[in-house]
Amino acid sequence: MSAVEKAFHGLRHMIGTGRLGPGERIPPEGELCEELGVSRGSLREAVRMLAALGVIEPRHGSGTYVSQLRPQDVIGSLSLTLELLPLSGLLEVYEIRRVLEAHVAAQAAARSTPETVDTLFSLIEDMEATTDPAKASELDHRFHAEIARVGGNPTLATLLAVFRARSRKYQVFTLPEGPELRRKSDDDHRVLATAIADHDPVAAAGAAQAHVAQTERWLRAFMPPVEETGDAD
Amino acid sequence: MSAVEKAFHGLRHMIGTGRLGPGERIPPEGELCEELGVSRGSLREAVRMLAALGVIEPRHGSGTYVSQLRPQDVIGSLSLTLELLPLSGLLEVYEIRRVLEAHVAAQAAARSTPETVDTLFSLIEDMEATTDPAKASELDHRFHAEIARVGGNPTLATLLAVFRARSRKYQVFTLPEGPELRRKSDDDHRVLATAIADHDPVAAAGAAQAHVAQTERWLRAFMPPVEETGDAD
DNA sequence: ACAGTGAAAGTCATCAGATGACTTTCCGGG
DNA sequence: CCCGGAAAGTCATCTGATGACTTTCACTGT
Repeated sequence: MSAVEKAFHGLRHMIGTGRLGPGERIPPEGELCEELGVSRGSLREAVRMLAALGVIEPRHGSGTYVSQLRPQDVIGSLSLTLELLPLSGLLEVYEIRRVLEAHVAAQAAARSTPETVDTLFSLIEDMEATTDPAKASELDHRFHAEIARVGGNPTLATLLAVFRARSRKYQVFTLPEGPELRRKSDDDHRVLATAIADHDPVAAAGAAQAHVAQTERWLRAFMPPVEETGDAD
Repeated sequence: MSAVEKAFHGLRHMIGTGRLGPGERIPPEGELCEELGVSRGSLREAVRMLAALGVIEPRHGSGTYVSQLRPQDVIGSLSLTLELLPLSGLLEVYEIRRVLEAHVAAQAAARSTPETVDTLFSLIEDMEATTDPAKASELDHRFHAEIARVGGNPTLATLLAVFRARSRKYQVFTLPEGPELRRKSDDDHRVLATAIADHDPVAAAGAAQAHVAQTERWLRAFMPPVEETGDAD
């Protein structure tokens, strides 16, 4: 086993067996090097690997800390790489997203409160009022995120947020057909929000599924290149 | 921006913009250091991060290559970390798994062939015949993997395989209640396989969902500690 | 002409040492 | 009691050197 692997598995083992718990600070580099029998360089490479995977978090000058080890911590690491996938692979992701969006919509319909419904319709009105594609995309994200939040499963909400972030890179609303797509999307949102307000899980699931499927068809039809954005980072 | 971040984003950008395509070999460390303006150590840390995320693959003595960038390549990276999650977080993952297993079961029911059905029932018979918990767990995995394969979405199949691998660490079949659980599980499998053989997606989805929910209840009830296994690696 | 062999080049893997940057702690002065 | 600054602790980065592994290619013997 290589030195980096030795350090990687050693660290993972310490966390997996509970010797290092969530939020805890791990020993300084020097001690770990001695204990694991590798040089500082190799240890640091292993630390970076676990950091990329959302398991630990180095803080300059302070130390390196184990994350909270919630599912969303490790699932969030996918957002670093999902945007590298070619469109062909993305369509498989869409099938997953369609199923899960339908599920959270149904859950949200069963659990929604008047406050939730107000928030959703408020977001819809803002969405319909704006002409800026970037702002519309942002509001669209918040609309679906709110539904996922009400769905009650933070892990699932995070997973869907990662999927949506990848989709947004394609900026379908900036196409020539954008305004028409926007209008149809807004209609979908009203149907979905209404179903949630009515506590109708079946209707909500159907509306969510249809909405995602529609987006998927647009992507498949237009296949626009991914936009160069400087956001995040 | 730190040196490692600069190298990480630089490399990711090269891949994202297509300058480095799937399967291609990236320039040697020396060239990349000069181009990105960082030292070899920092570059290597960035390379390890992308490698942990399934985006690139260093080969000692040969070079570092971009992966195929299929969704399963990056989703597979979750298997390195999902087993670190505490049981509390795992239950949220189960809700996702339940929904997705139901979906692939329905898809499999719609698309199954006689060969598929033969394979499934053959696996069931092997499962019922063995008394070794480890082998039963292995066959259980292959049974569900076959259904996911027939479902037709490799990305989804990979995601479910990762979830299942995490669950298997708990080794519910080795509990005192193991034999009884095994029997119930076998019954579930027969119901599911029969629904798939009958091309009945609704029945298949229901059976899959019930099966996962059952497993979830067992875990919730017994909460056994995670087993120390030396497999993989 | 061909197959096998071995050297050489190319590349990643690892280690060691030194320096810088940042955070936290703690002590002394006001 | 508050506050400022020094000091210790820790991660971040660079440089240089050596080792290990793979690939390529020229050479040799048949």
